[in-house]
Amino acid sequence: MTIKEIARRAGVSVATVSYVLNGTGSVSEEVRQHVLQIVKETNYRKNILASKLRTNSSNILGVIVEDITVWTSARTIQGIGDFAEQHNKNILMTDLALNSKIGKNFHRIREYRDTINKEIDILLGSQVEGILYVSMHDRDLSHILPSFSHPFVLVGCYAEDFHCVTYDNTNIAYSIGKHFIENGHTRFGVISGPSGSRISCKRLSGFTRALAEQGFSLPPAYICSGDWEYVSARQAAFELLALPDPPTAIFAMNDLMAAGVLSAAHQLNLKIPENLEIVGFDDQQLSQYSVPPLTTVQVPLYDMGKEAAAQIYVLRESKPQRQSQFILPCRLLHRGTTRF
Amino acid sequence: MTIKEIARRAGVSVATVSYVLNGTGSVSEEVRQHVLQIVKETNYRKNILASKLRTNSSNILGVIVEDITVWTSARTIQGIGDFAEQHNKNILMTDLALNSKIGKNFHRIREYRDTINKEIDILLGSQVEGILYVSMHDRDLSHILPSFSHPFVLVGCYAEDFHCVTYDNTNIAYSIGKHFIENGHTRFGVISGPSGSRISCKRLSGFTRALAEQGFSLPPAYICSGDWEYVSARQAAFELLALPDPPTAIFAMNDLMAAGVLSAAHQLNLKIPENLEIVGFDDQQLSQYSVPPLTTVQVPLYDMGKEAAAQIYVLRESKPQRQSQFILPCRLLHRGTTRF
DNA sequence: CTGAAAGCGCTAACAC
DNA sequence: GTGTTAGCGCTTTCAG
Repeated sequence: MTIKEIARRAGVSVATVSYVLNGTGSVSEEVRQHVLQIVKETNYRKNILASKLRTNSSNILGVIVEDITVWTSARTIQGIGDFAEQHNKNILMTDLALNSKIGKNFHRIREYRDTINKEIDILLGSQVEGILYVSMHDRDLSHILPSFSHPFVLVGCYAEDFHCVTYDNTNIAYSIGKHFIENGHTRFGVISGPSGSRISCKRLSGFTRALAEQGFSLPPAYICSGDWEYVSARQAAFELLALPDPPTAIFAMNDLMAAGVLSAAHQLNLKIPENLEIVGFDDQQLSQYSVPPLTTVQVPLYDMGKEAAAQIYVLRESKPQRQSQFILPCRLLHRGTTRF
Repeated sequence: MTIKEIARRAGVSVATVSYVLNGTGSVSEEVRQHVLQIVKETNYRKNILASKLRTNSSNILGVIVEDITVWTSARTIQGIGDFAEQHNKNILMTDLALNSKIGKNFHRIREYRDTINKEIDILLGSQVEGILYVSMHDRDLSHILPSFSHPFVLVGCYAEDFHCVTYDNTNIAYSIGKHFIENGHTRFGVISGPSGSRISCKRLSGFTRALAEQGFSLPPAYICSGDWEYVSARQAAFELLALPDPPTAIFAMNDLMAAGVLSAAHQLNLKIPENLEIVGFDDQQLSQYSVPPLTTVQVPLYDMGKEAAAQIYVLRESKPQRQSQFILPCRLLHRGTTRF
């Protein structure tokens, strides 16, 4: 069923049908109703492809997700989706499924440069109004991404000359340090991600700044690198707690590792939070169900998605010369592994 | 940059350019190279919209997700995505975000019937080749979905007259019952979802069938209904374990509830799995990190997504008169809360 | 092997 | 108010 056929049946021109369908032009109420009638009868649905081709406006937002099963992705996409719904955009999505391909070897993304380029080509060919790149891990993607002029925004990672929206690691880590100090601690432990990791550095710097401001230090022995997994942190916690002057407060840089610390503490018969305070990061599901529930950091994933989508359209309005970086604040969720 | 402009610059006709771009027709190698050269120079990218309009083949798969943040969605979508990648399809996705709107009041989907209809209209208008409906909970969606003739497949739920792919609740529950019996148990407990729940019924029937086959019964007192959440199951577990002849094996119908049982058991100083065996369902992240890790059921989400996408295209080939139901098998993951 | 031209379904001047 | 018509960018007969 096409507009032409509707026109024929209604005994009017295609223009008239188009007018009533889009509410443009002026059509007598009588004709309008008649056309609408036929449209309903025939169950006509306009071919959006044709319409888009003609008007040269796709209303499509392209989204490339590094891996949709990674815990950050879904909520971020929901933010993008809400923006889309509110602005009548559609989402053309493609999932690289990188997690199942390279796991935590984040640097191996290099091997997928061609794939990414191809996906971008397809999206651009589909006339998307911009592309959102939802990463699975905060890292520097310069030299991976092709340079091109269409609106493109990175979500949750960084690259030179690219616009991006991420969250504020440094300040929330600062808050955690400050919180520990307020709770009266003087010896602190940190279990970070792999030492090269971008977010580990940021979090470490914020945390140590808080300590330094109050005259505390964080000796190397009090900093362990985990691999973001439970087991590594459990091991690290045993080391930390075996120190001559063991820390009384540990910042584990994700919830899984915090759970590892919790497990070690239980085994050592430490009371949580009385003998040891623990703060995690991410607010993943397990943090609510650990015993006691983990004090942790909530990452503004939804807002990041929404903001990034919005950015696509400010980029379309006016192309800023410099790259913009939106860094959204996190929130510390006080639960059972800290006293206050 | 259009095909026309390329043709002009290359000094050939648009037809020729189209031929080389699509590998159709026959073009002399010389001309071919020349055109390719110009294409590369100008960074030309074909307008897929126009191409699709002309050929009347969109290669787009429409996906409606009830809520992308629900734990089943991401992996299911990844299955769909893999099918799409392998068959050169693109995914036009829309997230209803129902979980944030109606939570676990699954029946309230009625209020969103219009929304769903609208989304379907948009997808169909976008010339998708079929629509996948990824549900967040297995339930009967008859009377919610509009009837129409385009390929449409439900994933993870059911509706009269609709094609669907789900997973096999009954048989895996049967396996669980059988496993308990093999491990020597004679008194069994079940913590189900809300009593009206479709999956609860299926799982209960499979489980009791296994018991019945070996001459065991499941008295009403040994069946509690939870609300899929931790707290409810913890409470239920206390009741179950306070029975005069308490069960020595409990089947909790999701991991969160199994974790609740675990917590109750710990508090009662029961050794797991020696004094009590527990089986959960879902294989969610927390099931790996509970102490001990939960024996649970892995749901074939990825396969469901992939199969459903494939179904769309068999429906396009030949429209079967009857609705088809694909019921994929689950897998029991033996971990720490059962002995063998 | 190459090109002219029709037309996919729709929109939007422009004319009446 | 309504109709005619020229395309949007592409594919694909059909002629040569």
